[in-house]
Amino acid sequence: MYARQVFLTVQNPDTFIFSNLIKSFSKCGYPHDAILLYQKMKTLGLEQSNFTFTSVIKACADLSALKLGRLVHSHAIISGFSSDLYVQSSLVSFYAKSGDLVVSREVFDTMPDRSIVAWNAMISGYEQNGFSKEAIDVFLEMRELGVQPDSTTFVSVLSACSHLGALNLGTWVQEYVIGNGFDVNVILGTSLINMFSKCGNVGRAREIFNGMRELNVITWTAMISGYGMHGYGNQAIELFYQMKAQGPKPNDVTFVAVLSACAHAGLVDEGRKAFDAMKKIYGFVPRREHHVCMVDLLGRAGFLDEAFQYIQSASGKPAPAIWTALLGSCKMHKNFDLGVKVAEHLLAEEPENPAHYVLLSNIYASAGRMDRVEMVREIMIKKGLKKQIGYSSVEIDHATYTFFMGDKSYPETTAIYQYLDELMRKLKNAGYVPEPEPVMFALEDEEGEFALRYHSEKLAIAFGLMNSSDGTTVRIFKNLRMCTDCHSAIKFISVVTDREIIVRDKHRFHHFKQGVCSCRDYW
DNA sequence: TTAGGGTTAG
Repeated sequence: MYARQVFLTVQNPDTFIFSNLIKSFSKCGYPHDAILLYQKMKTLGLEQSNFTFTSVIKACADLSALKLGRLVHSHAIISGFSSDLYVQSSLVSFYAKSGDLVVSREVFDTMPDRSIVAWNAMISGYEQNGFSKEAIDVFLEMRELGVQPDSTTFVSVLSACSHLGALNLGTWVQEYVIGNGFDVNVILGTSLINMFSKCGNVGRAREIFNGMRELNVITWTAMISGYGMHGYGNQAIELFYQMKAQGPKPNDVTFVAVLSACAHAGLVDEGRKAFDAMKKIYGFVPRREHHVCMVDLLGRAGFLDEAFQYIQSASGKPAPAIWTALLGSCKMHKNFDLGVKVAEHLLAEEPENPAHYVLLSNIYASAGRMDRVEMVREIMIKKGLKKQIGYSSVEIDHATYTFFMGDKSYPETTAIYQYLDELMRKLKNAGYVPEPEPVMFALEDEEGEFALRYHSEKLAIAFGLMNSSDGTTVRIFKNLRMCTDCHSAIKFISVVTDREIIVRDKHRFHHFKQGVCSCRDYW
Protein backbone atom coordinates (compact mmCIF):
# COMPACT_ATOMS: atom_id res chain seq x y z
CA MET A 1 0.00 0.00 0.00
CA TYR A 2 1.32 3.38 -1.10
CA ALA A 3 0.26 5.24 2.04
CA ARG A 4 2.20 2.81 4.22
CA GLN A 5 5.38 3.36 2.21
CA VAL A 6 5.04 7.11 2.37
CA PHE A 7 4.44 6.85 6.08
CA LEU A 8 7.65 4.89 6.63
CA THR A 9 9.67 7.71 5.08
CA VAL A 10 8.20 10.38 7.35
CA GLN A 11 10.39 11.40 10.24
CA ASN A 12 8.59 11.82 13.56
CA PRO A 13 5.02 11.38 12.35
CA ASP A 14 2.53 13.42 14.38
CA THR A 15 -1.02 12.82 15.52
CA PHE A 16 -2.44 14.21 12.31
CA ILE A 17 -0.46 11.88 10.09
CA PHE A 18 -1.14 8.86 12.29
CA SER A 19 -4.86 9.57 12.37
CA ASN A 20 -4.96 9.98 8.66
CA LEU A 21 -3.22 6.72 8.04
CA ILE A 22 -5.40 4.87 10.54
CA LYS A 23 -8.40 6.29 8.74
CA SER A 24 -7.05 5.15 5.37
CA PHE A 25 -6.38 1.63 6.60
CA SER A 26 -9.76 1.48 8.26
CA LYS A 27 -11.57 2.78 5.18
CA CYS A 28 -9.76 0.57 2.69
CA GLY A 29 -10.45 -2.68 4.48
CA TYR A 30 -7.26 -3.11 6.48
CA PRO A 31 -8.65 -2.97 10.02
CA HIS A 32 -5.75 -4.98 11.46
CA ASP A 33 -3.24 -2.46 10.18
CA ALA A 34 -5.34 0.37 11.54
CA ILE A 35 -5.30 -1.19 14.98
CA LEU A 36 -1.57 -1.95 14.88
CA LEU A 37 -0.90 1.64 14.00
CA TYR A 38 -3.10 2.83 16.82
CA GLN A 39 -1.10 0.67 19.23
CA LYS A 40 2.13 2.07 17.80
CA MET A 41 0.79 5.55 18.32
CA LYS A 42 0.10 4.77 21.96
CA THR A 43 3.58 3.30 22.55
CA LEU A 44 5.15 6.38 21.00
CA GLY A 45 3.21 8.40 23.51
CA LEU A 46 1.42 10.48 20.88
CA GLU A 47 -1.87 12.13 21.77
CA GLN A 48 -5.04 10.88 20.14
CA SER A 49 -7.68 13.05 18.58
CA ASN A 50 -11.34 12.38 17.94
CA PHE A 51 -10.31 11.56 14.37
CA THR A 52 -8.06 8.80 15.70
CA PHE A 53 -10.83 7.30 17.78
CA THR A 54 -13.51 7.28 15.09
CA SER A 55 -11.20 5.45 12.71
CA VAL A 56 -9.88 2.91 15.12
CA ILE A 57 -13.34 2.22 16.54
CA LYS A 58 -14.57 1.63 13.02
CA ALA A 59 -11.71 -0.83 12.52
CA CYS A 60 -12.81 -2.66 15.69
CA ALA A 61 -16.37 -2.65 14.37
CA ASP A 62 -15.25 -4.21 11.10
CA LEU A 63 -13.59 -7.00 13.06
CA SER A 64 -16.40 -7.30 15.62
CA ALA A 65 -13.53 -7.07 18.11
CA LEU A 66 -15.60 -6.44 21.21
CA LYS A 67 -12.81 -6.66 23.81
CA LEU A 68 -10.43 -4.46 21.89
CA GLY A 69 -13.14 -1.95 21.13
CA ARG A 70 -14.06 -1.74 24.80
CA LEU A 71 -10.45 -0.96 25.57
CA VAL A 72 -10.36 1.78 22.94
CA HIS A 73 -13.62 3.10 24.37
CA SER A 74 -11.95 3.36 27.78
CA HIS A 75 -9.02 5.19 26.20
CA ALA A 76 -11.48 7.60 24.63
CA ILE A 77 -13.06 8.25 28.03
CA ILE A 78 -9.65 8.86 29.60
CA SER A 79 -8.64 11.18 26.79
CA GLY A 80 -11.85 13.13 27.21
CA PHE A 81 -13.39 12.27 23.84
CA SER A 82 -16.24 10.10 25.07
CA SER A 83 -18.76 12.88 24.65
CA ASP A 84 -17.60 13.77 21.16
CA LEU A 85 -20.46 13.42 18.69
CA TYR A 86 -18.40 11.56 16.10
CA VAL A 87 -16.81 9.22 18.61
CA GLN A 88 -20.19 8.42 20.13
CA SER A 89 -21.70 7.63 16.73
CA SER A 90 -18.84 5.31 15.95
CA LEU A 91 -19.36 3.62 19.33
CA VAL A 92 -23.07 3.10 18.69
CA SER A 93 -22.15 1.41 15.45
CA PHE A 94 -19.25 -0.53 16.93
CA TYR A 95 -21.24 -2.05 19.81
CA ALA A 96 -24.10 -2.97 17.48
CA LYS A 97 -21.79 -4.61 14.97
CA SER A 98 -20.10 -6.54 17.75
CA GLY A 99 -23.48 -7.82 18.90
CA ASP A 100 -23.77 -5.78 22.11
CA LEU A 101 -26.99 -3.93 21.41
CA VAL A 102 -27.53 -3.07 25.04
CA VAL A 103 -24.38 -0.97 25.30
CA SER A 104 -24.96 0.38 21.81
CA ARG A 105 -28.33 1.65 22.96
CA GLU A 106 -26.82 2.99 26.20
CA VAL A 107 -24.34 5.11 24.29
CA PHE A 108 -27.10 6.24 21.93
CA ASP A 109 -29.40 7.17 24.82
CA THR A 110 -26.75 9.24 26.55
CA MET A 111 -25.99 11.32 23.47
CA PRO A 112 -27.15 14.89 24.11
CA ASP A 113 -27.06 15.63 20.40
CA ARG A 114 -27.80 12.96 17.88
CA SER A 115 -26.75 13.52 14.33
CA ILE A 116 -28.52 11.69 11.52
CA VAL A 117 -25.52 9.37 11.44
CA ALA A 118 -26.12 8.37 15.06
CA TRP A 119 -29.79 7.64 14.35
CA ASN A 120 -28.84 5.62 11.32
CA ALA A 121 -26.23 3.68 13.27
CA MET A 122 -28.85 2.75 15.87
CA ILE A 123 -31.47 1.79 13.28
CA SER A 124 -29.11 -0.33 11.23
CA GLY A 125 -27.67 -1.79 14.43
CA TYR A 126 -31.05 -3.22 15.40
CA GLU A 127 -31.78 -4.30 11.86
CA GLN A 128 -28.49 -6.10 11.33
CA ASN A 129 -28.91 -8.01 14.56
CA GLY A 130 -32.30 -9.29 13.50
CA PHE A 131 -34.39 -6.79 15.48
CA SER A 132 -36.34 -5.36 12.58
CA LYS A 133 -39.26 -4.24 14.68
CA GLU A 134 -37.01 -2.34 17.06
CA ALA A 135 -35.27 -0.75 14.07
CA ILE A 136 -38.61 0.56 12.86
CA ASP A 137 -39.49 1.75 16.36
CA VAL A 138 -36.32 3.87 16.46
CA PHE A 139 -37.17 5.21 13.03
CA LEU A 140 -40.65 6.21 14.24
CA GLU A 141 -39.16 7.80 17.35
CA MET A 142 -36.85 9.80 15.13
CA ARG A 143 -39.80 10.95 13.02
CA GLU A 144 -41.72 11.99 16.10
CA LEU A 145 -38.82 14.19 17.17
CA GLY A 146 -38.90 15.80 13.76
CA VAL A 147 -35.49 14.56 12.65
CA GLN A 148 -35.25 14.38 8.87
CA PRO A 149 -34.27 10.95 7.56
CA ASP A 150 -31.82 10.61 4.71
CA SER A 151 -31.25 7.90 2.15
CA THR A 152 -29.11 5.81 4.51
CA THR A 153 -31.97 5.80 7.03
CA PHE A 154 -34.30 4.50 4.37
CA VAL A 155 -31.94 1.75 3.28
CA SER A 156 -32.04 0.29 6.80
CA VAL A 157 -35.77 0.84 7.18
CA LEU A 158 -36.40 -0.88 3.85
CA SER A 159 -34.26 -3.77 4.94
CA ALA A 160 -36.40 -4.06 8.09
CA CYS A 161 -39.55 -3.97 5.93
CA SER A 162 -38.14 -6.78 3.80
CA HIS A 163 -37.60 -8.96 6.84
CA LEU A 164 -41.00 -8.25 8.32
CA GLY A 165 -42.91 -8.37 5.04
CA ALA A 166 -44.11 -4.85 5.86
CA LEU A 167 -45.29 -3.82 2.41
CA ASN A 168 -47.32 -0.85 3.58
CA LEU A 169 -44.44 0.83 5.39
CA GLY A 170 -42.11 -0.02 2.51
CA THR A 171 -44.48 1.56 0.03
CA TRP A 172 -44.74 4.62 2.25
CA VAL A 173 -40.94 4.90 2.16
CA GLN A 174 -40.93 4.78 -1.62
CA GLU A 175 -43.61 7.47 -1.82
CA TYR A 176 -41.74 9.61 0.70
CA VAL A 177 -38.49 9.24 -1.19
CA ILE A 178 -40.08 10.24 -4.49
CA GLY A 179 -42.33 12.91 -3.00
CA ASN A 180 -39.42 14.59 -1.26
CA GLY A 181 -37.16 14.59 -4.25
CA PHE A 182 -34.60 12.14 -2.90
CA ASP A 183 -32.03 10.92 -5.34
CA VAL A 184 -32.62 7.20 -5.79
CA ASN A 185 -28.99 6.16 -5.93
CA VAL A 186 -27.93 2.63 -6.69
CA ILE A 187 -27.98 1.51 -3.03
CA LEU A 188 -31.39 2.98 -2.25
CA GLY A 189 -32.76 1.63 -5.54
CA THR A 190 -31.46 -1.84 -4.77
CA SER A 191 -33.04 -1.67 -1.33
CA LEU A 192 -36.38 -0.78 -2.89
CA ILE A 193 -36.11 -3.67 -5.35
CA ASN A 194 -35.31 -6.02 -2.51
CA MET A 195 -38.14 -4.71 -0.34
CA PHE A 196 -40.80 -5.01 -3.03
CA SER A 197 -39.61 -8.50 -4.00
CA LYS A 198 -39.56 -9.73 -0.44
CA CYS A 199 -42.91 -8.14 0.35
CA GLY A 200 -44.59 -9.91 -2.54
CA ASN A 201 -44.67 -7.31 -5.31
CA VAL A 202 -41.98 -8.38 -7.73
CA GLY A 203 -43.62 -6.44 -10.59
CA ARG A 204 -43.09 -3.20 -8.72
CA ALA A 205 -39.50 -4.26 -8.06
CA ARG A 206 -38.98 -4.64 -11.80
CA GLU A 207 -40.40 -1.18 -12.46
CA ILE A 208 -37.80 0.29 -10.13
CA PHE A 209 -35.08 -1.79 -11.74
CA ASN A 210 -36.10 -0.47 -15.17
CA GLY A 211 -36.12 3.11 -13.95
CA MET A 212 -32.66 3.13 -12.39
CA ARG A 213 -29.90 5.00 -14.16
CA GLU A 214 -27.11 3.00 -12.57
CA LEU A 215 -27.25 -0.74 -12.08
CA ASN A 216 -24.41 -2.67 -10.49
CA VAL A 217 -23.90 -6.35 -9.84
CA ILE A 218 -25.79 -6.19 -6.54
CA THR A 219 -28.79 -4.59 -8.21
CA TRP A 220 -28.93 -7.25 -10.92
CA THR A 221 -28.49 -10.00 -8.35
CA ALA A 222 -31.28 -8.61 -6.18
CA MET A 223 -33.65 -8.57 -9.14
CA ILE A 224 -32.73 -12.10 -10.27
CA SER A 225 -33.16 -13.29 -6.71
CA GLY A 226 -36.54 -11.56 -6.55
CA TYR A 227 -37.79 -13.49 -9.55
CA GLY A 228 -36.36 -16.68 -8.13
CA MET A 229 -38.12 -16.48 -4.79
CA HIS A 230 -41.42 -15.96 -6.58
CA GLY A 231 -40.89 -19.05 -8.70
CA TYR A 232 -40.43 -17.05 -11.88
CA GLY A 233 -37.43 -19.04 -13.04
CA ASN A 234 -37.74 -18.08 -16.68
CA GLN A 235 -37.68 -14.37 -15.93
CA ALA A 236 -34.69 -14.93 -13.65
CA ILE A 237 -32.83 -16.75 -16.41
CA GLU A 238 -33.83 -14.18 -19.01
CA LEU A 239 -32.49 -11.40 -16.83
CA PHE A 240 -29.32 -13.36 -16.19
CA TYR A 241 -28.73 -13.64 -19.96
CA GLN A 242 -29.40 -9.95 -20.30
CA MET A 243 -26.87 -9.31 -17.55
CA LYS A 244 -24.27 -11.40 -19.34
CA ALA A 245 -24.91 -9.49 -22.54
CA GLN A 246 -25.03 -5.94 -21.28
CA GLY A 247 -24.56 -5.83 -17.53
CA PRO A 248 -21.74 -6.11 -15.03
CA LYS A 249 -19.86 -9.37 -14.51
CA PRO A 250 -21.87 -11.69 -12.25
CA ASN A 251 -20.34 -12.53 -8.89
CA ASP A 252 -20.66 -15.70 -6.85
CA VAL A 253 -23.80 -14.42 -5.14
CA THR A 254 -25.41 -13.91 -8.55
CA PHE A 255 -24.93 -17.61 -9.17
CA VAL A 256 -26.57 -18.52 -5.88
CA ALA A 257 -29.60 -16.49 -7.01
CA VAL A 258 -29.63 -18.08 -10.47
CA LEU A 259 -29.25 -21.63 -9.17
CA SER A 260 -31.91 -21.13 -6.53
CA ALA A 261 -34.28 -19.69 -9.14
CA CYS A 262 -33.70 -22.75 -11.32
CA ALA A 263 -34.24 -25.11 -8.39
CA HIS A 264 -37.58 -23.52 -7.47
CA ALA A 265 -38.83 -23.54 -11.03
CA GLY A 266 -37.63 -27.00 -12.02
CA LEU A 267 -35.21 -25.67 -14.62
CA VAL A 268 -32.71 -28.48 -14.20
CA ASP A 269 -30.81 -28.07 -17.47
CA GLU A 270 -30.50 -24.32 -17.10
CA GLY A 271 -29.24 -24.84 -13.58
CA ARG A 272 -26.61 -27.35 -14.64
CA LYS A 273 -25.51 -25.00 -17.41
CA ALA A 274 -25.18 -22.05 -15.04
CA PHE A 275 -23.24 -24.14 -12.53
CA ASP A 276 -20.77 -25.26 -15.23
CA ALA A 277 -20.37 -21.72 -16.52
CA MET A 278 -19.78 -20.48 -13.00
CA LYS A 279 -16.84 -22.84 -12.56
CA LYS A 280 -15.37 -22.94 -16.05
CA ILE A 281 -16.04 -19.52 -17.52
CA TYR A 282 -16.15 -17.33 -14.42
CA GLY A 283 -13.70 -19.32 -12.33
CA PHE A 284 -15.69 -19.35 -9.09
CA VAL A 285 -15.10 -22.21 -6.71
CA PRO A 286 -18.52 -23.47 -5.56
CA ARG A 287 -19.30 -22.67 -1.94
CA ARG A 288 -21.73 -24.36 0.40
CA GLU A 289 -24.64 -22.26 -0.87
CA HIS A 290 -23.99 -23.38 -4.44
CA HIS A 291 -23.83 -27.01 -3.38
CA VAL A 292 -27.09 -26.67 -1.48
CA CYS A 293 -28.73 -25.20 -4.57
CA MET A 294 -27.44 -27.99 -6.78
CA VAL A 295 -28.64 -30.70 -4.41
CA ASP A 296 -31.97 -28.89 -4.16
CA LEU A 297 -32.17 -28.53 -7.96
CA LEU A 298 -31.55 -32.23 -8.57
CA GLY A 299 -33.50 -33.47 -5.58
CA ARG A 300 -36.66 -31.49 -6.21
CA ALA A 301 -36.68 -32.64 -9.82
CA GLY A 302 -36.61 -36.22 -8.59
CA PHE A 303 -32.99 -37.02 -9.38
CA LEU A 304 -32.44 -38.16 -5.83
CA ASP A 305 -29.70 -40.65 -6.54
CA GLU A 306 -27.79 -38.15 -8.58
CA ALA A 307 -28.15 -35.63 -5.77
CA PHE A 308 -26.83 -38.19 -3.31
CA GLN A 309 -23.89 -38.96 -5.58
CA TYR A 310 -23.26 -35.25 -5.98
CA ILE A 311 -22.91 -34.92 -2.21
CA GLN A 312 -20.59 -37.88 -1.95
CA SER A 313 -18.39 -36.76 -4.81
CA ALA A 314 -17.95 -33.25 -3.42
CA SER A 315 -14.70 -32.85 -1.57
CA GLY A 316 -14.70 -32.63 2.20
CA LYS A 317 -17.39 -33.40 4.70
CA PRO A 318 -20.81 -32.22 3.52
CA ALA A 319 -22.33 -29.42 5.60
CA PRO A 320 -25.60 -30.16 7.43
CA ALA A 321 -27.41 -27.69 5.15
CA ILE A 322 -26.59 -29.91 2.17
CA TRP A 323 -28.10 -32.97 3.83
CA THR A 324 -31.12 -30.87 4.84
CA ALA A 325 -31.75 -29.99 1.21
CA LEU A 326 -31.67 -33.63 0.22
CA LEU A 327 -33.88 -34.63 3.13
CA GLY A 328 -36.48 -32.14 1.95
CA SER A 329 -36.44 -33.74 -1.47
CA CYS A 330 -36.80 -37.20 0.05
CA LYS A 331 -39.91 -36.02 1.83
CA MET A 332 -41.27 -34.41 -1.33
CA HIS A 333 -40.76 -37.60 -3.36
CA LYS A 334 -41.62 -39.89 -0.46
CA ASN A 335 -38.33 -41.71 -0.73
CA PHE A 336 -38.27 -43.56 2.54
CA ASP A 337 -35.01 -45.49 2.22
CA LEU A 338 -32.82 -42.62 1.15
CA GLY A 339 -34.58 -40.28 3.57
CA VAL A 340 -33.62 -42.45 6.52
CA LYS A 341 -30.04 -42.70 5.31
CA VAL A 342 -29.80 -38.94 4.92
CA ALA A 343 -31.41 -38.33 8.30
CA GLU A 344 -28.82 -40.55 9.95
CA HIS A 345 -26.03 -38.35 8.60
CA LEU A 346 -27.87 -35.26 9.66
CA LEU A 347 -28.77 -36.37 13.17
CA ALA A 348 -25.20 -37.46 13.75
CA GLU A 349 -24.08 -33.97 12.80
CA GLU A 350 -26.77 -31.94 14.53
CA PRO A 351 -28.44 -34.09 17.18
CA GLU A 352 -30.11 -31.11 18.84
CA ASN A 353 -31.91 -29.62 15.82
CA PRO A 354 -35.64 -30.34 16.18
CA ALA A 355 -36.38 -29.56 12.52
CA HIS A 356 -34.45 -32.66 11.42
CA TYR A 357 -36.50 -34.91 13.70
CA VAL A 358 -39.74 -33.40 12.45
CA LEU A 359 -38.73 -33.98 8.84
CA LEU A 360 -37.65 -37.55 9.55
CA SER A 361 -40.86 -38.20 11.40
CA ASN A 362 -42.86 -36.95 8.44
CA ILE A 363 -40.97 -39.27 6.12
CA TYR A 364 -41.70 -42.22 8.41
CA ALA A 365 -45.33 -41.24 8.62
CA SER A 366 -45.77 -40.93 4.87
CA ALA A 367 -44.34 -44.42 4.59
CA GLY A 368 -46.91 -45.61 7.11
CA ARG A 369 -44.28 -46.45 9.73
CA MET A 370 -46.16 -45.11 12.71
CA ASP A 371 -43.98 -47.14 15.08
CA ARG A 372 -41.01 -45.12 13.87
CA VAL A 373 -42.94 -41.87 14.17
CA GLU A 374 -43.54 -42.73 17.80
CA MET A 375 -39.88 -43.57 18.27
CA VAL A 376 -38.73 -40.22 16.89
CA ARG A 377 -41.25 -38.49 19.07
CA GLU A 378 -39.89 -40.22 22.15
CA ILE A 379 -36.34 -39.20 21.29
CA MET A 380 -37.50 -35.61 21.00
CA ILE A 381 -39.23 -35.72 24.35
CA LYS A 382 -36.18 -37.32 25.96
CA LYS A 383 -33.91 -34.65 24.54
CA GLY A 384 -36.34 -31.91 25.44
CA LEU A 385 -36.56 -30.74 21.83
CA LYS A 386 -39.60 -28.83 20.69
CA LYS A 387 -40.93 -28.00 17.26
CA GLN A 388 -40.47 -24.39 16.27
CA ILE A 389 -43.74 -22.56 16.78
CA GLY A 390 -45.33 -21.46 13.55
CA TYR A 391 -47.10 -18.16 13.06
CA SER A 392 -48.63 -16.20 10.21
CA SER A 393 -49.20 -12.50 9.94
CA VAL A 394 -51.28 -10.21 7.79
CA GLU A 395 -51.12 -6.45 7.31
CA ILE A 396 -54.38 -4.52 7.56
CA ASP A 397 -53.95 -0.82 6.89
CA HIS A 398 -50.72 -0.09 8.72
CA ALA A 399 -51.02 -2.65 11.46
CA THR A 400 -49.68 -6.19 11.48
CA TYR A 401 -51.77 -9.00 12.99
CA THR A 402 -50.00 -12.19 13.95
CA PHE A 403 -51.72 -15.54 14.48
CA PHE A 404 -50.59 -18.80 16.02
CA MET A 405 -52.30 -22.14 15.48
CA GLY A 406 -55.68 -22.14 17.18
CA ASP A 407 -55.10 -18.54 18.25
CA LYS A 408 -57.94 -17.13 20.29
CA SER A 409 -56.30 -13.97 21.56
CA TYR A 410 -58.14 -11.48 19.36
CA PRO A 411 -61.33 -9.71 20.37
CA GLU A 412 -62.73 -10.74 16.99
CA THR A 413 -62.04 -14.43 17.74
CA THR A 414 -65.66 -15.61 17.51
CA ALA A 415 -66.21 -13.86 14.20
CA ILE A 416 -62.94 -15.16 12.78
CA TYR A 417 -63.76 -18.75 13.65
CA GLN A 418 -67.30 -18.47 12.34
CA TYR A 419 -66.01 -16.99 9.11
CA LEU A 420 -63.43 -19.75 8.79
CA ASP A 421 -65.92 -22.54 9.47
CA GLU A 422 -68.24 -21.13 6.84
CA LEU A 423 -65.32 -20.81 4.44
CA MET A 424 -64.32 -24.44 5.02
CA ARG A 425 -67.88 -25.54 4.27
CA LYS A 426 -67.74 -23.70 0.97
CA LEU A 427 -64.37 -25.23 0.24
CA LYS A 428 -65.66 -28.73 0.79
CA ASN A 429 -68.61 -28.07 -1.48
CA ALA A 430 -66.14 -26.95 -4.10
CA GLY A 431 -64.30 -30.26 -3.81
CA TYR A 432 -61.64 -29.62 -1.19
CA VAL A 433 -60.63 -32.68 0.78
CA PRO A 434 -58.50 -32.10 3.86
CA GLU A 435 -55.25 -33.98 3.57
CA PRO A 436 -53.69 -34.30 6.96
CA GLU A 437 -49.96 -33.83 6.81
CA PRO A 438 -48.44 -36.69 8.71
CA VAL A 439 -47.86 -34.74 11.87
CA MET A 440 -45.49 -35.31 14.68
CA PHE A 441 -47.96 -36.26 17.31
CA ALA A 442 -50.32 -38.80 15.87
CA LEU A 443 -53.83 -37.44 16.19
CA GLU A 444 -57.18 -39.01 15.63
CA ASP A 445 -58.67 -38.15 12.26
CA GLU A 446 -61.21 -35.71 13.53
CA GLU A 447 -58.73 -34.05 15.79
CA GLY A 448 -56.33 -33.91 12.87
CA GLU A 449 -58.80 -32.07 10.73
CA PHE A 450 -59.62 -29.78 13.59
CA ALA A 451 -55.98 -28.84 13.97
CA LEU A 452 -55.58 -28.37 10.23
CA ARG A 453 -58.56 -26.11 10.07
CA TYR A 454 -57.02 -23.71 12.52
CA HIS A 455 -53.47 -23.57 11.23
CA SER A 456 -52.06 -20.07 11.60
CA GLU A 457 -52.14 -19.25 7.90
CA LYS A 458 -55.81 -20.13 7.65
CA LEU A 459 -56.64 -17.84 10.57
CA ALA A 460 -54.56 -15.02 9.10
CA ILE A 461 -56.24 -15.45 5.71
CA ALA A 462 -59.69 -15.45 7.26
CA PHE A 463 -58.85 -12.26 9.13
CA GLY A 464 -57.34 -10.73 6.01
CA LEU A 465 -60.39 -11.57 3.89
CA MET A 466 -62.79 -10.24 6.51
CA ASN A 467 -60.96 -6.94 6.78
CA SER A 468 -60.27 -6.07 3.16
CA SER A 469 -62.52 -5.20 0.27
CA ASP A 470 -63.54 -7.51 -2.56
CA GLY A 471 -61.03 -7.91 -5.31
CA THR A 472 -58.00 -6.87 -3.26
CA THR A 473 -55.04 -9.16 -2.76
CA VAL A 474 -54.45 -10.73 0.65
CA ARG A 475 -50.81 -11.09 1.62
CA ILE A 476 -49.70 -13.49 4.31
CA PHE A 477 -46.33 -13.88 5.90
CA LYS A 478 -45.46 -17.22 7.48
CA ASN A 479 -42.30 -18.02 9.44
CA LEU A 480 -42.27 -21.73 8.56
CA ARG A 481 -43.18 -23.67 5.47
CA MET A 482 -46.80 -24.29 4.68
CA CYS A 483 -48.16 -27.79 5.00
CA THR A 484 -49.61 -29.49 1.92
CA ASP A 485 -53.12 -29.21 3.29
CA CYS A 486 -52.95 -25.45 3.71
CA HIS A 487 -51.47 -25.19 0.23
CA SER A 488 -54.38 -27.14 -1.19
CA ALA A 489 -56.98 -25.29 0.89
CA ILE A 490 -55.71 -21.86 -0.17
CA LYS A 491 -56.05 -22.84 -3.83
CA PHE A 492 -59.73 -23.50 -3.15
CA ILE A 493 -60.06 -20.30 -1.11
CA SER A 494 -58.80 -18.30 -4.09
CA VAL A 495 -61.65 -19.79 -6.12
CA VAL A 496 -64.57 -19.52 -3.73
CA THR A 497 -63.69 -15.98 -2.65
CA ASP A 498 -62.41 -14.88 -6.06
CA ARG A 499 -59.36 -13.33 -4.40
CA GLU A 500 -55.68 -13.44 -5.08
CA ILE A 501 -53.74 -14.65 -2.05
CA ILE A 502 -49.99 -14.30 -1.76
CA VAL A 503 -48.17 -16.26 0.90
CA ARG A 504 -44.53 -15.80 1.73
CA ASP A 505 -43.34 -18.86 3.59
CA LYS A 506 -39.92 -19.61 5.00
CA HIS A 507 -38.37 -20.15 1.59
CA ARG A 508 -40.42 -18.57 -1.16
CA PHE A 509 -43.65 -16.99 -2.38
CA HIS A 510 -46.84 -18.69 -3.43
CA HIS A 511 -49.34 -16.74 -5.53
CA PHE A 512 -52.77 -18.33 -5.38
CA LYS A 513 -55.21 -17.29 -8.07
CA GLN A 514 -58.25 -19.02 -9.49
CA GLY A 515 -57.34 -22.32 -7.91
CA VAL A 516 -53.75 -22.41 -9.12
CA CYS A 517 -50.51 -21.68 -7.25
CA SER A 518 -47.59 -20.07 -9.01
CA CYS A 519 -45.29 -22.76 -7.63
CA ARG A 520 -47.22 -25.30 -9.69
CA ASP A 521 -47.05 -27.51 -6.61
CA TYR A 522 -43.30 -27.68 -7.08
CA TRP A 523 -42.06 -26.70 -3.66
C1' DT B 1 -9.41 14.11 7.71
C1' DT B 2 -13.95 11.87 11.36
C1' DA B 3 -19.43 8.31 12.40
C1' DG B 4 -24.31 5.36 9.25
C1' DG B 5 -26.42 1.92 3.83
C1' DG B 6 -27.84 -2.61 -0.84
C1' DT B 7 -27.40 -8.94 -3.30
C1' DT B 8 -26.90 -15.31 -1.51
C1' DA B 9 -28.76 -21.67 -0.17
C1' DG B 10 -32.03 -25.06 3.09
